Amino acid sequence: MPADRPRTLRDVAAELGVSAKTVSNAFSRPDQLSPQLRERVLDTARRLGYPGPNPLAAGLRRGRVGAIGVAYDNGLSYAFDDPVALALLAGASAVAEPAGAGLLLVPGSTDARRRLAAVHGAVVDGLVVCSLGDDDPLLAAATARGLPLAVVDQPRPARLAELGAPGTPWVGVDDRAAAAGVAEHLLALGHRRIAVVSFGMHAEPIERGLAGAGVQDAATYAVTRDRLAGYRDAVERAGLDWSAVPVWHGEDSTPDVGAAGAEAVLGLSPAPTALLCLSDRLAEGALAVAARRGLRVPEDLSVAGFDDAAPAAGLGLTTVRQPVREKGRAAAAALLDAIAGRPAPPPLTLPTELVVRATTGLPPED
Amino acid sequence: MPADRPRTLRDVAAELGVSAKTVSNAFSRPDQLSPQLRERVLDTARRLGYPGPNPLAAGLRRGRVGAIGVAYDNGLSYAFDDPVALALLAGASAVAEPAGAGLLLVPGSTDARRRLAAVHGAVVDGLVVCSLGDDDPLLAAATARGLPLAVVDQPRPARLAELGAPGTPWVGVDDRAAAAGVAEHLLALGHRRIAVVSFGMHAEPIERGLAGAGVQDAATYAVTRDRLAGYRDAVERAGLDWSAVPVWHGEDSTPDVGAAGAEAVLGLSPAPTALLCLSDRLAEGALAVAARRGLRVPEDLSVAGFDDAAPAAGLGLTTVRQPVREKGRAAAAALLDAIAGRPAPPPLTLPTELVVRATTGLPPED
DNA sequence: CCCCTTTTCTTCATCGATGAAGCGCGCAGG
DNA sequence: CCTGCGCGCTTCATCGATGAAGAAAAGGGG
Repeated sequence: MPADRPRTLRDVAAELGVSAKTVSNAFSRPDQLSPQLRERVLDTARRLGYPGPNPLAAGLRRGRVGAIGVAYDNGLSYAFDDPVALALLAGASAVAEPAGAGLLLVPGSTDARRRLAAVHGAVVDGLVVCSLGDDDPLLAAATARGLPLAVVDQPRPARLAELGAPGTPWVGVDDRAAAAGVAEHLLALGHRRIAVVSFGMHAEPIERGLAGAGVQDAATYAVTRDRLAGYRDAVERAGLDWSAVPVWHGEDSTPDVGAAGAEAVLGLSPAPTALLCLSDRLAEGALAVAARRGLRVPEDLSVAGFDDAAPAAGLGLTTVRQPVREKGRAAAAALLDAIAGRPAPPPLTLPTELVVRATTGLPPED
Repeated sequence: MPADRPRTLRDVAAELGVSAKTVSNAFSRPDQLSPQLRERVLDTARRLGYPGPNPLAAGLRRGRVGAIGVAYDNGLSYAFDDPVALALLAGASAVAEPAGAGLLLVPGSTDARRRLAAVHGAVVDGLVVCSLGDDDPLLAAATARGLPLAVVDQPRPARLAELGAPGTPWVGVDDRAAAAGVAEHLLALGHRRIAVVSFGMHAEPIERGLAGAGVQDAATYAVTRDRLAGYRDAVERAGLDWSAVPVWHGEDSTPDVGAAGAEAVLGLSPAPTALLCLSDRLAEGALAVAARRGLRVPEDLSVAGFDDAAPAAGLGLTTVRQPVREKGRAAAAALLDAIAGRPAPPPLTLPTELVVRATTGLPPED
């Protein structure tokens, strides 16, 4: 038994005495040769154990590999724990799959060099990038390769233009208006002592804690910045002083961070009667802290989230619904359009909706 | 402004008057040239906007692309709705990511030709294949390409050997013993009228309904076959007649199918006092039907699942815990080993555990 | 019967990089 | 002063396929 190396086009061609191009055509362009010869070619291929054209080589020549990538700000491991990230992936795959395109999850890393290397090395026809900070070099890495891109959430279109990628398809929501909506809901209920629990403001994590207005405005995560600005809009429209509102921020959007934030702001005096959390997962942690402290929700403490992702309904959480799955779908669709050379759609802002459930109510009287 | 085509190694080489290989080395093998020249090369590359070696071309030459694929029996869209499939992906990504490898989700399709084309065209160094039927041509397609493989759950190692892929890394659990365990639990509680709600037995879906022993044994999904066999083991050990146990089967592992199955078997007379569901998601549907029919669980009806996936704990479901995430991790790790030329580990059978919660209890007296 | 169009297959160059081997040069050792 | 070795860089072939263009055979119209 000869130690066969993998077969190539040429092996099949040689065996049959036809040209390599003909074998190629038999697989890729059936209209270019007679059905009989095609059958003979395919038979011979089967007999020799030739599995069809090597996708890598074909991809190199054609300039297409039939896959799109998804690069996420945080790593994959984090993404698989985050219902929002998963919904996004689900949406993207719902578009990619029927198009016959694979979905490559680009590995992340805390090491910036490795993150970039992963983007440089991703064998894809285009990239959906999600939730990058305004100055994330990952975007530059992707554009340098000349890869078609679609951006979800952030950077915002304006920032994309500054970065030299104007016209890049973008999908997101109006975070500022949506955030103002939840805040108004709490203010309308009568809450006057509100605190905010936020996830990260910068890709380079700065220490957890309270953030003043200057820090908030300088956040390189546009989503964070805008949601905070939305809260602020509502607070100031209610005639209150934003600088009196404690804004605590941690790193990621996880229950643990939310719990730490809730502990911190509930320890202030006077204690807040309502918590605005920048995500449902943060709110999840906040609710856990409330329970631990024996605070009844919403009688003693109101809690609101953002996203309306998986756990929100189960927790009865008041939150803002944003169509995350649809974001993934739209981004992937725009990317496939770009790859196919169809014109890029304009930035797409999807609607949000305030969902009032059981975790918000009147403030306690005292 | 010239309409630049993307830069290549040669452009940089020409600009600097060095050989292409030297530029290549500057990026890929820094030890092969002097630090000064390397700096000059990288500078020139930056200046010309050369983003580094094209991963496709490098991959072709090197025979590596730095990504592994995951091919799932059902499509991606389905996978993203299934907590079990997601846990598997999460496990795989937890291994791939630190190794710097991308994870390509291979698109599925109901059309067999397109499914195969996707496997033929996947630009990866190896493939994790999950839950394939014993005769799924996808496996042959993968082996024909000479791709390293790792198999999760099914086909079983014995079948892999028959298919000409002996020694392929395999990860799974002892479904038969685990299933026998849940069944014994119900029997020990005193249940004598048990019914089974199963997902598909064959990739080619055959009509929903009750399946006799012959059909059960002929199931091409080894997981289905073995779990049923496990139930049977327990039933017969209890001295009961397996042929008297109604076994209903639908297509997928979804709550809808579970609900349909529950409706069907609860409509039989005498009605069963306990339902053995082949997955938690089927059980989820069964519980919904019980609620709809006004049956108290577990007083009027006991329900058991399989997997201990996401919704199980929340539902208080009695089930079998299997370490799905760990399956994904182990499979990906074995695959990366194979790609790196390290010896393949032997088939790995992970432990399972019966988790008794609130949905199983004594049968009603009547 | 000739010319022109199709069909069918071939030739050639190329996609963008990297492994293997080679060559010149400076330096250490005898 | 010659040999030998390692460093630094180059040359050459190749990875496995496909686009563009061309040539031979087949069909069709006048």
